[in-house]
Amino acid sequence: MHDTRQAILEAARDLYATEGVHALSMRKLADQVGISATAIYRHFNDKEHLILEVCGEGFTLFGAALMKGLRGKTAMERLEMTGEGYLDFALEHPQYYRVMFMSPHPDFTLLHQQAQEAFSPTFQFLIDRVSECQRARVIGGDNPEAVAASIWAHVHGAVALWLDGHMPPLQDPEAFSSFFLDYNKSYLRSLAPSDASEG
Amino acid sequence: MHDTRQAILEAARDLYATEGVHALSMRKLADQVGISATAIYRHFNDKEHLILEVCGEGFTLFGAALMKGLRGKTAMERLEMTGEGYLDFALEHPQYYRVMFMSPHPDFTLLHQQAQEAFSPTFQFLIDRVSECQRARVIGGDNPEAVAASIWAHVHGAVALWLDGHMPPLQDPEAFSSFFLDYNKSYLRSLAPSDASEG
DNA sequence: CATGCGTCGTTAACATCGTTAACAGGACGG
DNA sequence: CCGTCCTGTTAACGATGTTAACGACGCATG
Repeated sequence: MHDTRQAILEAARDLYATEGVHALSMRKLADQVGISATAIYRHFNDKEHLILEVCGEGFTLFGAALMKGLRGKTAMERLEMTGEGYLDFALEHPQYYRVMFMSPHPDFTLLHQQAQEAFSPTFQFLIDRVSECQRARVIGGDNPEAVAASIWAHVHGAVALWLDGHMPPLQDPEAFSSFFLDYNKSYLRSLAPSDASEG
Repeated sequence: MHDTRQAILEAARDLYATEGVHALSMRKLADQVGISATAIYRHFNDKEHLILEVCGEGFTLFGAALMKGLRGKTAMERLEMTGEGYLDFALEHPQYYRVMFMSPHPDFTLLHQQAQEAFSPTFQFLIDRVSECQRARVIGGDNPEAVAASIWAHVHGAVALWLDGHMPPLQDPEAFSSFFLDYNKSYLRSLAPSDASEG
């Protein structure tokens, strides 16, 4: 049924994942598919809607990557491994990461809006891992959402800076990877309950 | 001498600080100044070089904002207040913050490159604050640069997410501000030396 | 069978963008 | 006075996203 539509989506995904959003022009995309540029508008409202749909896959991948967290045995291990999944996704799909979480700004408001919605179940997953740790008394605080937000900000900062080349000493992915893992782990440890009220 | 050149720069700075980079088109800019679009090229090589020059001011402001850190009495206070200065800058000059640290990507490689250079003395300032704290034994580790990088990633993450509207519960600047201050402070505390070797 | 309609493609065209080329005036030094 | 630099102009190119107008095909209904 939607044969060319699928072709467009795949070509878009490829162009996009390899070159980035900036390289995704309607005309180039059309050339690659073998149709005229305006034909794309028979299948998608906008460039934005097209990207939106491509990003749907990105969010699926992202959610799946975070599910790595479920392989941990203790609550803390699961939280830590969720962070590792986050890193995996960022390293394997940097282009997706960019548009999903480093979107230029009020261009693509729709994308931005849907990014939040699409992200919300995944963020809920993080909240669950946090409250699980809180129940196990390995993480303090009583507001899992706020803690989750701070964890996200923490990991996002490192990834975003690195992807933009703002961390010169950590050039190759391996160097950054080992930095990140420690950076993540030690932050989670720092969130341990402060009061020694267990006596 | 360079009268119109200054006018262009000021108009660019205004357009830019209010609307963002995306709103800064050569033609709009020229209209605002009252000259033709191509006249700009008599004064600037490129759009990139123009933005570059505008950003110079951004980096000056940024450096100045971080100097707030010097008002602290203890080493730790100075480090904390450096973070507050960082927040101040991000809240007062979000557009500058965007191009300086959230630049889309390999468009504007020059800008990106100079961003790193322009940032390096400021980053050095952060390193100094960290090693100061390490000498005072309020922060652990022996590599101030790595610690500084992690602190930067930490604060940048929160700012970047908030500026992109990815922190829905923290809408107004005040809410984010109070979140950030605590977020910053508690992270710095978590960097305290781990060994309780003080007796 | 024919009529009509919705789907999918086409080409032309428009507005906007950054940028270059070719040209014009005015200041200024020889 | 002449040439040269500086600063501005208009025309134009190529690329962008997008719309309008048109044509072919399939397919159901009269």
